[in-house]
This record gives sequence, structure tokens and C-alpha cells, in this order.
Amino acid sequence: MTGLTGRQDPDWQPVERSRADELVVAQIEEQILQGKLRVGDRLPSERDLAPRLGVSRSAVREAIRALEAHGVLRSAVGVGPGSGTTVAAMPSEALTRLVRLHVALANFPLEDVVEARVMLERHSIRLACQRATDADCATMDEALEQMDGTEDQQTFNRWDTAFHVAVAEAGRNRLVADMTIAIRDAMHAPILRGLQRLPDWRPLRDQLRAQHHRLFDAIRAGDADSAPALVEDHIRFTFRSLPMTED
Amino acid sequence: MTGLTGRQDPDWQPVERSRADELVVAQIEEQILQGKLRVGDRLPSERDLAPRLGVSRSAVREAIRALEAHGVLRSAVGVGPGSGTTVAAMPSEALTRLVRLHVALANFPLEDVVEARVMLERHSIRLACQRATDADCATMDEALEQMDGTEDQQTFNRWDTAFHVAVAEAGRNRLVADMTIAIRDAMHAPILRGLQRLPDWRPLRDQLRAQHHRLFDAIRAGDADSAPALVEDHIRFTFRSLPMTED
DNA sequence: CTCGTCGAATGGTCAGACCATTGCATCGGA
DNA sequence: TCCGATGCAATGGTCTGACCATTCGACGAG
Repeated sequence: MTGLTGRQDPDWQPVERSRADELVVAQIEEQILQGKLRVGDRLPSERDLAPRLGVSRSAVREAIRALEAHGVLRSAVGVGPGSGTTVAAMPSEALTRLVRLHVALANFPLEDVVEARVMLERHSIRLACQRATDADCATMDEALEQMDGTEDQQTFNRWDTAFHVAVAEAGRNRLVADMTIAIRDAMHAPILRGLQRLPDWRPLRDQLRAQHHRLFDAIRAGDADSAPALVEDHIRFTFRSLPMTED
Repeated sequence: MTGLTGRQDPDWQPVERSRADELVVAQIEEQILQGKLRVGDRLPSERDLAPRLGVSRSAVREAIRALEAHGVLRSAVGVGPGSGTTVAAMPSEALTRLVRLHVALANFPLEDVVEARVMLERHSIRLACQRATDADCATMDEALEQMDGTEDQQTFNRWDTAFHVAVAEAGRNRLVADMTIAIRDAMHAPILRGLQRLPDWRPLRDQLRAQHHRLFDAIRAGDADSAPALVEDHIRFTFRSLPMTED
């Protein structure tokens, strides 16, 4: 039908009728990407911004909520410095919530999540071996002692999480640590359910305790060569040992 | 001052006066975490939900915006199936936006981001070597051809990104792929700025082309042992070669 | 049976009001 | 002069109610 050689079929692009709040998000995002808005900077007040962007205050508020969810903005009432809507830097919570929700929705297959966790924690512990300070080790030690001293699955799991978080933090790589923490946190509830499904969790508990102590020893010894394998075995062992069947 | 042995100091917890929309977010999140809301499920309409939760419709809408930002909800007007507010599964965009913004805000030091990218792409390419299909290879090949055939930095960078995205997708690990894509996407603008700062980018361009072809060859050959080192060298080379000075 | 029309339900948008919180300016008493 | 109390202004937080735009099913005309 196209009568001419090389004639292009008209490819109709669906016209983007964005919502008002998305346009506001785009504007604010643009300012950030261009470096015109930096951490600590203050946005105009909602009442000022709305007419400037040609939208209602509601639209501005909804846009702020979206960016707040990403940990990029924060709102505070009152006057003076620190009040109003400012650019923030809280990626950890946002990332954690995002991963937790999508893991719960099973958008990420559990197997993929375990693989990702292995990759991240291998990296984290390698860094931790090289960079952990005495304070980091003290935090880990505290978690280990609490794990050793409890009979409660929930408490055990909480300090288990705390240990892995401490290792990630000790690696001193903000992004890797945040991703590691987000995934470990997302696993918190599934692991607890797995523990509770076991008829007798004490044998597993003892093995996990021993494994954690071995990880800690490797970190204190700065043994960056063997620690990754230890943590990989530990993670795979955990998921092999837990009944993770859904429903 | 505490007269009794073992007397605990009263530790006042700051009373949490959460905002209305945060309470709504918490409720919806709880339903998701407990598996009572699954992908595809429909939420009550905003007008129904608001009085049931004892808040205004605005509060419900702001909560929905926050969860929408995480890619967990999606709203559509109209009646019938597919309309209304439903539970969605779009973690990729949300993760990408989050990482991009925080990288732009320099909350994640560039060095940390590069380290994370190396870790992720090493993993992704190893998986790709094992799992890439012909269709995956065709996508990569297309990207390579486009990179070979352009003189424009922006186009080059776009297809460079496309290549790495294709590798990540070929790995068939949703979570790892999404994280890989998010970080590569966050690097898109800084890399472009770096290219544009070069007095003459053509020598670098040629080297990058050659490196990409080597990566592609390794994937097609299923060489999972040497590919990770190749991609690590490629990434580190890129950032060593680009002037990434801020401001 | 088919097509067109209408209407109900939904989210999208807006305007406006009022409340709660916060810090600062101002004023008055010691 | 100093210091505390008070009032005020600016901010976000919340709610109400209205109207618009979109979608699709129901219903009726042909």
C-alpha cells in the first residue's frame, strides 16, 4: 500500500496525557537531575508552588508524597529553617520498603532473591573484612550474644537481621549496604514464618549460631578470601533448611 | 537518684503522631505483607475507603500516590475490570527512579556506585552466558550495530545502555536485572556529560565498541568464566577514561 | 440481532476553609 | 538592660464538596 520506496508507516505515538501530579514530579525531578536542587535545599511552599506550576495545591501535595516515598523529599510544618518541604537523603528506608513490598507480592521469585542476596552479602562481607572497625565488630558481637541468649524465634530472627545489617554497614559502601539491608529486611518475615513452621527449630538454631560465629571470626581476622564462601554457604543453608512453601 | 536497685529509668518514647496518609499507607502495606492483597487485586474506591479508614479522600489519595511511586499500586479511571486502584507489579521503574535520583543527589558516592555496578554486572553477565537465548543475542546485536553506526554521543550512550540492559535481562533474574538496570540508567546522564567533556571522544568510542563486541562474543560463546572479568575491566576502564568531576 | 445512547462508577482536579505546629518579633515587667 | 510571655505569620495537615473526564455495561431503538 505504501506507494513510495522507503515510505515509512506512520507510527502513531500514544499521546501522553499525564496527570497533574506527575507533571509536578517531573518538574521537581528535573531540578534535582540538573543539580539545581540539592540535599538540604528548600522547595517553595505548597501554596506558592501550585499557582506557579498552574496546578492546584492537591496536585503539588500528591507529587510531594510520591517523592517523599522515594526518600527524596521531607515535609515539616512550622516556620524557619528546617521547616517546609526540603530535599532529603533517605534512600535506605525507601529502598527497603520497595523491596519488601515486591518480595511480598512475589514479583521477585524467591530463588532470584536468594541469588541476589548471596551476591550482595558476598560482596558486603568481603568489604567488611577489609574495613570493619572495632565499633563495627562490637555491634556484630552484641547481635551474636543476643542470638546466643534467646529462645524466642522472633528475637533470634531480629538479631540475626541485625548481624547481617552490621556486616553490610561495616563494608562502608552505602549503595551496596542499602541493597543488602533491603533484601535481608524483606526476608525477615518469610524467614520467621519458616522458623515457626519447623517442628523443632533448635537444631537449626544451633547450626545458625555456629555459622554466624564463624562469619564473625573471619571478619575479625580480615579473611576476605574465605569469608564470601562462608556467607554463601550460610545463606544457602538457611534457605535449604527452612520450609518456605507459599500458602 | 533512682532509689531502688534495678530501677529502670523511665524511657519516654516520643509519641508517634503519624499523618493520616501514612496511616493509610501502613494499612495497605499490612494487607500486602499478610498476603491479603495480591497482584491484580482491586482496592475499594477512594470514596469507599476514606470513611472506612476514618480519613478524608485526600489522605487516601496521597497514600495511593506514595505506593504508586513504589510501583505497587496503579490507578485507572472508569468502571469495570482494570479500572479503579489495583495492586500492580512494576518494581523496575520505581527502582530506577529511586536510584537515579539518589545518585544525582550524590547520596551514593560515585565510587560506591561503580563498585556496585561492577558487582551486579559481573553477576548479570555470568547468568547471561548461561541463559541468553537467540532473541537476547539479537537484541544485543542490534544495540551493537546501532553503536557502531552512530557518530552522536547521545545516541551512542543510549544504545550502550540498551546493550547492558539486554545483558541484564538475558540473565533472567528479575531482581538482579532491575538493580543492574537501575544503576546503569542512573549512570546514563553522568556518562553522557563525561563524553561531552572530552576534547575528542572518538578514540574512547572505538575502544568501547571493541570491548562491547568482546563482551557479546563471550556471551554467545557461553564463556561464563572469563566474561565477568571482561565486564569489570570494561566498566572500570569507562570510568577511568571519563572526566567525571562534579561542578 | 446490532448499533447507538445513556448513565453509573471511577479516578482527576480544583477551590476553599480551617487546624496544628513552629519560630520569630514584639512588648511588658523586673 | 534583660528576659520571659504573648501574639503573629508562615508552613504543612486535613477535610469538605464540587465538578470534570473516562470507561464500560445496560438498555432501548431500529
